[in-house]
Amino acid sequence: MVTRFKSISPSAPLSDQVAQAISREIKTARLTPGDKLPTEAALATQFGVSRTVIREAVSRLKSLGLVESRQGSGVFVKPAGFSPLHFDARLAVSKQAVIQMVEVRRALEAEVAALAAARRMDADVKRIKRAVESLTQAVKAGGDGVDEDVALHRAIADAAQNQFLISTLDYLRQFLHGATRVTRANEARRADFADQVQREHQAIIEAIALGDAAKARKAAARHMDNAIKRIEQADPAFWQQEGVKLASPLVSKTNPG
Amino acid sequence: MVTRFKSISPSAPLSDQVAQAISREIKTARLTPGDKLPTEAALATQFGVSRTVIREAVSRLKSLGLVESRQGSGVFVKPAGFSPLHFDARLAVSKQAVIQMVEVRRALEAEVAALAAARRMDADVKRIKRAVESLTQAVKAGGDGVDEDVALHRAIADAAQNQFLISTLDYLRQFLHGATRVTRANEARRADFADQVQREHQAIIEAIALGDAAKARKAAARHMDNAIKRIEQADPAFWQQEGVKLASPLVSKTNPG
DNA sequence: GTTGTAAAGTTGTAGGACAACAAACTGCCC
DNA sequence: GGGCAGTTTGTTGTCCTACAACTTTACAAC
Repeated sequence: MVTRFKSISPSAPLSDQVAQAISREIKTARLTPGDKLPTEAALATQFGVSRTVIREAVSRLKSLGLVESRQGSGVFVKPAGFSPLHFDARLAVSKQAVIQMVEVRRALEAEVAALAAARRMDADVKRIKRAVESLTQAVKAGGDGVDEDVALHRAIADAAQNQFLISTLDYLRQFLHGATRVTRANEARRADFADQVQREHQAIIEAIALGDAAKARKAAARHMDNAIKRIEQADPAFWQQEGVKLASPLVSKTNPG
Repeated sequence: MVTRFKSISPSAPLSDQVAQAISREIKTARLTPGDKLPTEAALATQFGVSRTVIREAVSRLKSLGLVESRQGSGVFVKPAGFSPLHFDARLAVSKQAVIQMVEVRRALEAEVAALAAARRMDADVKRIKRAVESLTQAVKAGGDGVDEDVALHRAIADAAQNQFLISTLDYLRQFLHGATRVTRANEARRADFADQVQREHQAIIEAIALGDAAKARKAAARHMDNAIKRIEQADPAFWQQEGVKLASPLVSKTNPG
């Protein structure tokens, strides 16, 4: 089967345009797994560019896992593997988006705390308490304690013995890091905030140490609920205006409660 | 600064080797964001390959977002953006790993159900009930109902109005799809299983319709707990042996309870 | 029909040439 | 000395040709 490609648009690196054109053919299923792409020479003619450009474009598709080339044979479309999870990085400075991400984190942290309480070993409890210690120290020393806060939650996650929970939380943290810094800066100015955070942490690790999964789950969920409140009261200067970027259902529908 | 590269190993596409060598320099922080790579000519000399190979390698690094090239100036290392979340696809057929993923899903489905109960509109409830309807129909018609099951949970997620919860669950579903098919095949042979699943679904959507977040959360969590049990009783032929692939803490530590 | 060999086709690599663009350098003027 | 225009040099982008390495097809011999 001979595939016709849309002609490319002007003024941008040619290899980019070609790569995009071919990848469009694949994503729209006009080229399906197993299909053989036209030869490099044929593609060069169709697009009106040199073979060099075609080869660079194909090289990109290879690194994206879309195609596979076999010397002497041709370039073939690979079966689509699992696509990775990736949020738009710009949403990391959107208040609304960050709060939604914390909702995800609330779910995961609650689960993590419950599993940690059920599965923790003595060594885990020790590590967690050490993490609390260094967080306290860091705050006392005037630091923002962001890194120590991360380390604490990471220590709890480790005790839960679930690599997927750990890596999903790690992934979320990339986006929440900025917001965390802002909220902790707030806490530094508000002693009552700092105390509250410390009490929340304490409640979580006590429940874990006791092995009380239900209590740990609740304590972690409450910690995240309060995190949302603290984000809402954080420095407005941090947040970029957004709204446009979020999916329409978020703004077109209203909460019935 | 002139960077020295490790010499490449034999017998594999040269561009792959070069790309890997350079990417290693970046990942090990021997090349840091903002650094300029040696010129293509210099790289060609260092690696002992032609400029064509270098260009293809650089092209791949560009598509991976590791570097950026400016015509007339050079190729520069880009600041590392947020790295996407991606589980090893091979784990999708590891029983142990799948159960851990369902633990993640339990957390998210519970949150989704709770938020759906709190935020659902009439239209959402209508859509969810339609989804249940077609699931029932599909099962009655002798189908496995996998697609309809996915559609149902997706409809509930939509009502929760949180795009991140939705896409994270969608991501997990890629890995759980195989396991779901197997467990539903089981249910087809065991009428009591099928009834139980239906009752679980019913409990969730009733709570959502009532707007009872706590009850919805519990019902969804129970649904996932039972899903884990059903997976454990699923056809052993489906599962590949693994163990090696999982992170060591998972096997080196034992559950204290 | 099967097998071995040749031919044609395709990707991988090499190398050279020039265009497009960016940065550095030079010489001039003030 | 300090800016400024023009020039030169350096670098990536694209094109071209040629050949090596490999695969598939075609075909002849048996």
